[in-house]
Amino acid sequence: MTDRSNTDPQRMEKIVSLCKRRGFIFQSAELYGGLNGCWDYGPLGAELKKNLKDYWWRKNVRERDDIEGIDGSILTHREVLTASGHIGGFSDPMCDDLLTKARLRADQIEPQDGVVYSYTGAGYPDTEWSVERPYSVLIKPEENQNENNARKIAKQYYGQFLKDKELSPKKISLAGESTEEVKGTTSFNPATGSLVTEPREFNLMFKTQMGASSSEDDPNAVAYLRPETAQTIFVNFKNVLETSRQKLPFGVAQIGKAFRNEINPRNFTFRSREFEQMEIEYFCAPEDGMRLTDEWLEKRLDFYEEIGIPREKLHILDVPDGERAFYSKKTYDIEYEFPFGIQELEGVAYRTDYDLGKHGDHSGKAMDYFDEEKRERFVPHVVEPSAGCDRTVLALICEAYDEEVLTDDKGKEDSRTVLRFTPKMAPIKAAILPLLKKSEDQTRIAKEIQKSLQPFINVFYDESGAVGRRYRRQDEAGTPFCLTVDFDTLGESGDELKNTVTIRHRDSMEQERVAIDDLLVWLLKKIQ
RNA sequence: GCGGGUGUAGCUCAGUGGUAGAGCGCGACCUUGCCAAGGUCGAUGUCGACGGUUCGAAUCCGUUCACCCGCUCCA
Repeated sequence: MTDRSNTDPQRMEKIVSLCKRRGFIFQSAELYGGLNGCWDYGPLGAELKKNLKDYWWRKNVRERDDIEGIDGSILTHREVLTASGHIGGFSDPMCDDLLTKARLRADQIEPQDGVVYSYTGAGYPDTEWSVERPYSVLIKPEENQNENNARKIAKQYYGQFLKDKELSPKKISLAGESTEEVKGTTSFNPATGSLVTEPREFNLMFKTQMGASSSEDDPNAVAYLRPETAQTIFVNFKNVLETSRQKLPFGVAQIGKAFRNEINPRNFTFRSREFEQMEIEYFCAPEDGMRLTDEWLEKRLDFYEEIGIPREKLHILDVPDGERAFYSKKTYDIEYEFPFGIQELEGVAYRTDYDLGKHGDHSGKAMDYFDEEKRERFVPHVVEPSAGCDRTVLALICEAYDEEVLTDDKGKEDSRTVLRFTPKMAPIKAAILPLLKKSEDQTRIAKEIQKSLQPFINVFYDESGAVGRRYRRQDEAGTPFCLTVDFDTLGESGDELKNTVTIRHRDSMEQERVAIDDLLVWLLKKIQ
């Protein structure tokens, strides 16, 4: 599936359904009809997400001497976002063509000259119907357009309001026609000549008021929910540098929530209004930026491989000139083949010294770094691997989802739904099952095993129904191992098998025997 | 934001103006010596929400919320 438009909505629907059925992901405030673009993680989803975050933190913070972690506040000072350019520069003015409803970037409409034909409303002969609503059309005489074009378009526009579909818009009578010559107008869609709506600002940041008694119109009380975790890192650059005694190159990592008022949340949790990021800002000397960007790309690809997302399902988009943010010299998007299309999981961007430079200028506090060896002073450059945590969780689920057709001894077909998580990501590492519930010895031993493993890994005890059914239930939860306490465990087949259990493997459904005393080490090895 | 579709049990869905349904799942008990669907019993729910029409609305109308698809957008 390398075609971007290749999608599988049915597969996605099954995944969404499984997520709810098994308690991975629920819609937020479902009880009250749902909250647009917000999702809640259930018991299994919370474990899965935590495993991902823990592993990311372990690989990028704990196991590296050159990266420090922080956990910044979500509420953000407005000056931080003024300096970063989020307030002011980045909200796009949008307007809609009143006739075709096409959405246009207001700042991208070329100024046009021509004659504006304006109307105050319209009516329909021999009926009660009429509408009073101003509307205009731009006519360009040099394109051989005339008043007939204007009237035709206006009739189509007013025709939208006709309730009776039998009536032809062509017979509409226009009211109050007037004309005016204009130069350099941007109020009309160049493609149709139709009037567009007034430009509206789409500011995608969540605004709030600081202080319990602050007045709603007090500009000094305005704060924002951060639209990205990155800015918290930039504004703490000096603090971390001084307290950690790091030297360039070094990075600051953070996992945390960010908020964007997405115009159109879509594709399950993929585009949410509240989401979690896993970001590193890796500070370096200017001459190392390009090389480190490539190195980080490789490291991040390795990471995805380790959590069970194969390299061949990932696509690297080398974002071309003109499509990158203006301050970025190089950006790679790491994309995954979701069932709804190829979509971005992570961006690895070389942001130059833009961010620290901006905060230096805006705050008036120097952000430069003195390299003692080279006796040089400069503003550090930064490489940013910025991963979407919820998107990666979704990718893990999509990648793990599998339906398998099994044929039993009698040739009867049967299908099995399995989430093939890699063991270190699996929400439940092992299920502990007494073969028979009515065997008191089996349930007692199984519960003892549960108690002994619980402090170290997430395990699940289940004694209900036939063991085969319990195995299948764990397959849908993605549990890689089932530990079954049986009659051999009790010593019925002799001392050799006494105090051992059956370990049933999720993917192959094969079994092996392991001594109870060895279980913890056996499992820890498998889940790293 | 526009256009199209959908919304009934945990899940998948039937029910088109007259007492709220099925399969699976779930819980209890029985059965079960290693791969789901054996037996008995049981709970499922403001039919997305609000308003209207009607003697009567899951069903018709309006509004709204949410999800899906296509545009659009995504610093």
